[in-house]
Amino acid sequence: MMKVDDSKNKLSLAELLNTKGFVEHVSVDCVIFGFNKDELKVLLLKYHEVDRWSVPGGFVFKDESLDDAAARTLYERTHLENLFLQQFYTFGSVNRTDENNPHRQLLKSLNLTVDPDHWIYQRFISTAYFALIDFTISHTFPDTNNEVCAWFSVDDLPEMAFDHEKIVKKGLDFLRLNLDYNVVGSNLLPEKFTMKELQTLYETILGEKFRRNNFQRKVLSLNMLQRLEKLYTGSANKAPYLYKFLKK
Amino acid sequence: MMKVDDSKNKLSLAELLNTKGFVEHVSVDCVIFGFNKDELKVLLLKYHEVDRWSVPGGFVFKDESLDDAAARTLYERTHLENLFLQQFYTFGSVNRTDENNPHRQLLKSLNLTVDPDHWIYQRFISTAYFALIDFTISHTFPDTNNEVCAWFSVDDLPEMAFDHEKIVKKGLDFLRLNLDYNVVGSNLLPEKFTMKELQTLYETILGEKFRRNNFQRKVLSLNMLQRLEKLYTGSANKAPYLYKFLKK
DNA sequence: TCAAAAGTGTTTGCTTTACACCCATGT
DNA sequence: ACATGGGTGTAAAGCAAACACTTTTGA
Repeated sequence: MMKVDDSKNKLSLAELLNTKGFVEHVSVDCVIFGFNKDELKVLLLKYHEVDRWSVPGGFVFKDESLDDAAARTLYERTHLENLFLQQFYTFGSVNRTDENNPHRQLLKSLNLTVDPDHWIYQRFISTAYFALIDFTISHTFPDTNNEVCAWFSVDDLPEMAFDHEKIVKKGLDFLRLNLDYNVVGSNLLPEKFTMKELQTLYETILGEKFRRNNFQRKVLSLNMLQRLEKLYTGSANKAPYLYKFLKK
Repeated sequence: MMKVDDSKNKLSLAELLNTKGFVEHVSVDCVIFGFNKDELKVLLLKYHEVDRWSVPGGFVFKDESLDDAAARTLYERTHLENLFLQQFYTFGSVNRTDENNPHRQLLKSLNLTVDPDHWIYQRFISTAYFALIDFTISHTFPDTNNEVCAWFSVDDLPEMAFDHEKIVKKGLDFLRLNLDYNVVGSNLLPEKFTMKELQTLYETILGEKFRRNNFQRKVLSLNMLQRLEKLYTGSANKAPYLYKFLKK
């Protein structure tokens, strides 16, 4: 978990860009996966003045670690906090910011002026993080005049800025390879959940089906779950047990 | 494999630092593991004027990708090329370059002058790569007056600059988790090798022992090896087969 | 009493591990 | 002949997949 320090928010973006508050040529991006029912989605943002969608991210303060910058920029743009953010790759090709770069358009529409050869118009490298959350929990996305937040199916991404489509796809690959109980147990499910919910979660993320009984045996053998009371839903079938993750 | 483009070498370091040839605040580092007999080593460099050892690395040109910068800086400092370099983590804490920073000492001894608040004295982030080679192949390390190259056991590292000990340790963790036939088959063994050599390689890197026959069955079942002629060593025992990796 | 969905047990088959034996080679 | 190390076969153990049956619940 990362603590968000937003003491820097008092400075405007223009001030920050012009007073060298940021580390030049460096950014962070966060791929936030949302899970609900049987769908895996990704959280994207779009500036109203710009055609293309981005993953939440931003620049890094000179006295701020990459990890902290990821947590902070995510919070500023989505109000999500205390997520289990994990670094997965740093994108550093030369031309990754050349195509579909919304910066000029954005700064112009904000009436911000920076030097025409300011580094934000040039090449910069970006370290990418990912996290998983349950997207049915009602998040109050910040109400700014600049941008809008929305969930997209990972199978049906819109036109995206920069190389952000590549970032999302690589994040998804990484997630599938590194899906473990730390990730799943962190933000994805409510505190109490049924075995079927856990199974659907795995099936959705990994894109494959498991057998009910074998899945249960496997997951219980890891001794990471505690069985709780039964859940009576009112439906005409046996009530399933609820479980919760044990702290290790 | 990465192609090395050293057209930039004509500019001196001082010129590069002062003419903004580099991307500010960004560097790359390469953890080169060497394998021989039953030892896993790591290649380190030391400037003569500086007490502490570093992994080979350097700064990134403005028109150069991170991957290319890793290959280039490695080549410049060790003359190693065509290695299978793989990115594994980006180190971005605020104070990682504060401690044991050899830059002032180094530039002074080189009689290079840069602005006292030049970014190389400040914080910078570093993307780390690793590769594996057979360190018995005689490498002609470049003969510079500035630095010396040497192999160190991963279990017995010397005093290191910056956070490079942490980088080596994380690289080793990553290597052990991601040891596959692409890595092993790339630079580690001679073209023809015995099953025992391959087994020793795995045992050395992973730090555990396997049974001769079971290891052989497992590795042959992957259909990645081609059996060649026998190797007569002159010793009083059955001659082992040689193998080579199949191109996939 | 029935359908739906969850819980639990058992059988089967495969992969990994362990043990055993045989073969080639130079002294 | 014999010691040394490599090649190969087989039994035992462990794990995962598939299948079958029982239990609970509300209509």
